[in-house]
Amino acid sequence: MEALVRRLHAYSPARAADVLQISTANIFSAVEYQRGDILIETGAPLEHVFIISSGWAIRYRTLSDGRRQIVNVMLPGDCFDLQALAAHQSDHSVEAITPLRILRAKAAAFRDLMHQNGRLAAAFWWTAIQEESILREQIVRVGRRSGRERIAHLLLEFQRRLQVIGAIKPEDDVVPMPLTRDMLADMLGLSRVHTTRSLGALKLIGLIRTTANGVEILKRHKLAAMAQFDPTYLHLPNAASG
Amino acid sequence: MEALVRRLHAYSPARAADVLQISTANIFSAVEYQRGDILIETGAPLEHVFIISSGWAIRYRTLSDGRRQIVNVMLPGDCFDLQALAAHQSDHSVEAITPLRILRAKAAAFRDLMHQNGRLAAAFWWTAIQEESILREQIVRVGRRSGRERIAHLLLEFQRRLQVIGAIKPEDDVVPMPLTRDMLADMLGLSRVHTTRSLGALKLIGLIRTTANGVEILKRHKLAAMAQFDPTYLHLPNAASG
DNA sequence: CGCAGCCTTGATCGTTCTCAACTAAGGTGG
DNA sequence: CCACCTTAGTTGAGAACGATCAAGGCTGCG
Repeated sequence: MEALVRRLHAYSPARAADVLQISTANIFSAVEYQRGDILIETGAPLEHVFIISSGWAIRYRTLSDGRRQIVNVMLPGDCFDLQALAAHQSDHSVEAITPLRILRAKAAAFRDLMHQNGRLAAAFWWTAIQEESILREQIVRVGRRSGRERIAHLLLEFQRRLQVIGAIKPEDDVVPMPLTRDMLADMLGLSRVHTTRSLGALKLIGLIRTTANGVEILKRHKLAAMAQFDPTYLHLPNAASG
Repeated sequence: MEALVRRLHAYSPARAADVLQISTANIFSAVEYQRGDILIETGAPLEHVFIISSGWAIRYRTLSDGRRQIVNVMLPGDCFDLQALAAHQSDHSVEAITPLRILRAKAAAFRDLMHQNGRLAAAFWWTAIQEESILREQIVRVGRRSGRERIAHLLLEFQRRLQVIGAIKPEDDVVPMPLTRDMLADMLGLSRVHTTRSLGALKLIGLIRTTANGVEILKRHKLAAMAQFDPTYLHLPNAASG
């Protein structure tokens, strides 16, 4: 909840205040998952709406021959599946990739709450808009960028999103990276081998450095330039730009 | 409007009925565009919400070195940019690729209408959900499918979406194709040359045939099998399956 | 007739994939 | 404490897919 409030605060302090009312609504219950747990299975009925309190999760789709595409990565403060309000069946799976703490509400109860409180609905509408915008940028990333550009671009996105929720400091250039090479590859539409090599290439030209459980961005501006990273799509305040 | 009503009717007759009330709300005005007209420019303020009456449009993002990625194709009955309700600046462009007739409303007026009518809001919420689902499938298509699979998959998506709005009959296997090879390439994350060749390969194995202004699907089931086309993501009634 | 826009084809180049072997780290049981 | 196993990451070599460059064809239109 704290992460979501920070996210909304960056966008609009008024909306952050509204969303705090959720705490008193009593429709959310806390649930915990371990790394590797499946929260939602493809084809399963959609019954709940989730807010991530802490930890990372991935949303992905698997083809019948084993190919997998991770559609997006969900960080603390992210909400899903607001689709449960309209769709009845999940068309993808969600998996915890770190220990995960979430808040969960029945879709019907959440829908009622939105109906009662227009300002709250607007706040969640904004989160859906931002998520969709991130999805669009993922399409551009996978469709029109090279392997190295994809990695650089994704790293910079993670950095911004983590900054906004206060998970890392604005001047901190170390981005936590709980995704394995396989996950990173499935996120970026590459093979594991090529992902390793593209990462290696970025290291070789001195733009990044990998640490035990993260990636350090050494030359933020050069990295942003080579990846043509334009953070407009995140719809964050300009303060976080540059 | 008729196309949108048909779309909603396929999903939920009740919602289709609700959306008809928009006609009486007097907040929409009709606007026409020619092929090539830009409806929304990247970076421009978002002031309107649109519903396509007839014609096709594309939403795309251009990188500074000229690479372009079409994020999605919008058909009659599709709504955009509902983001205008929350975001203030467009992060992509929208262009008419055929003569286009649309209904346009000021974002503020549309927002008021949604507040007044919860059932109407639910109907548009569903359209946003479906659009997001199509975006996710586009990520899978571009990230994890081969050139031929991408074309086959996109064709089958178009066919379904056009069937739902009554633009083509359920048993009709000729899909109109106003996208040029360049547009198709930018949609699928391929080069124009490779798009031509992948199309040629599908023709060669007898799965499709190109006509003057469309593509005829000759073996729907084989095409669906090779592209692993699973229409669940379109959230349409099962009647349209198979 | 000549131009413009779109499509196609050929040839070559390069990025990315696949297959395969090997290394490193962590966990477990004897 | 060590042998063994599993999981994740790396590296090499060769093949395949798709990009790029370049030329030519088709069609509609002024």
